[in-house]
Amino acid sequence: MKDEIEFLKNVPILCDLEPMDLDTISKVGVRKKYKKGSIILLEEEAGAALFVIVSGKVKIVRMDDDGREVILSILGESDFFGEMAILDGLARSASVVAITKSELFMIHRRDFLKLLHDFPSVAIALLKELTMRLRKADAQIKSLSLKDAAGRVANVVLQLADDIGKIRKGRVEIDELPLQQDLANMAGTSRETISRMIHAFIREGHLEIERGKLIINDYEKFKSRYL
Amino acid sequence: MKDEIEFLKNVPILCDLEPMDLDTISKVGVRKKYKKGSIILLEEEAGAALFVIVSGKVKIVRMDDDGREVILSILGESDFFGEMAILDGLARSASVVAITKSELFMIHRRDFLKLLHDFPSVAIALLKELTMRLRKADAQIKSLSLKDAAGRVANVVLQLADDIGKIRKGRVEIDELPLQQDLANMAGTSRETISRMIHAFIREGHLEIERGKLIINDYEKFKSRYL
DNA sequence: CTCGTTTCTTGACTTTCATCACACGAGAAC
DNA sequence: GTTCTCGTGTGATGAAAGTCAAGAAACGAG
Repeated sequence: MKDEIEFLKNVPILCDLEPMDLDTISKVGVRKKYKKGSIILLEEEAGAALFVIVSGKVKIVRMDDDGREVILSILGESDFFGEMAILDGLARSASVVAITKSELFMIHRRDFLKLLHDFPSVAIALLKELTMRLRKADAQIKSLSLKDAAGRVANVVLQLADDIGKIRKGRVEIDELPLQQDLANMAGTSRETISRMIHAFIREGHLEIERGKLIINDYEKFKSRYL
Repeated sequence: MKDEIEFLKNVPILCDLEPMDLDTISKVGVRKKYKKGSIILLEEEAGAALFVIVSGKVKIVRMDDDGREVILSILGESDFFGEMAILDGLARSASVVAITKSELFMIHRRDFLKLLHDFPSVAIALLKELTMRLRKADAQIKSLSLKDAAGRVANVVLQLADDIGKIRKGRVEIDELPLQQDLANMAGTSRETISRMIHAFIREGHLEIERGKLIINDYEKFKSRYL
């Protein structure tokens, strides 16, 4: 399929490959569909494969014994996950849940490892990606350790702005804002605190809400105030 | 130097290389010594090199504007750091400080990248290492988000046990316990809380202190109680 | 449109823990 | 030895934020 190859070309770790190789990959992979809310992978599961998101959004979560969850990240189109279990062979350390209906492209462990071996550029691209994720994780640890609730919420908003924000009239708009409960699970705080903080930011003039979209009036100012 | 090669052979990401290649590396690298407390790398600095710890201990820290710090990890002999700035070329996101007098082996960016290119096994070993670090970071994020102070402190103690604990008479001993302030910076809590929690754990019979060593009486029990 | 569910807002109350304060002990410096 | 410094132990206090509760708003299904 032409489409498939076009799509794979946009995946950060595969983009250096030749069309011919992408064609091979498109043949060994499988497409899978998931409804909103369905569990794609469960923590503690064995079995390993790489998943690339064709469409939709998923959250990577870790769960508490009493059902509370932390969202480690939210991934969207052409992001991938599942590489950790492949690389070190250990059980998955997190679950993956579809937050919208999603279509995924799955590559089996063996095929992916072959890819890594045959194409050093893929390995290096993957190293870069993992490095980026590590940087994000470190930033998150810093935020959770040092900042108060307001700072952590601001952080999550800014993170969203970077990931899915669109610039319009000099302001950053975030549509498809996650549920407050999910924001809370990203910020390490309670749902109520998310509500209160966002309204505090609105009162201070940093944010606005228009037709479900969250708008950051002055990205830089907001950032420097709370970062 | 024979020693040097012996030493490099113990570094996780280099252990698959031939003695001859290790010899080459030992020639392009430089040894450096640092006193206790000295700053090895500073956040925001450019310049990139890989550092392998020959002896001593260092902490990887991120700092607040007002001087508070988070310890992202503590590294010891044959651990390495500095790979992130090499891989993605961005400025360092954390500082590195010697917590004991330390000797490091430094490999320049160019030499390290060549290594990655020439030896796929090094790239794959590095992928595994980064994966492990990501797992640790994720666990830390979970702990910081979901657990109360007691849980986070227990977590740090268990982490130390895994990293530097020795098993003796069925108990886990941690000598060279970091300062309480450093434990606090790992657990995202205050120095006083560390003191209080450790004594609470001692009162509950989980821990003991003998001649400066911290002892976990029943590792599994302690873990299941607080994890 | 209407009803029912889900999500959000806001107030009141409670808990946790950071902070301040100070005392104590061990080890280094002299 | 004495004095100083650094790390630790512990109580008192207050601020921050979690929890509980109840109503409002938004959204979807029929």
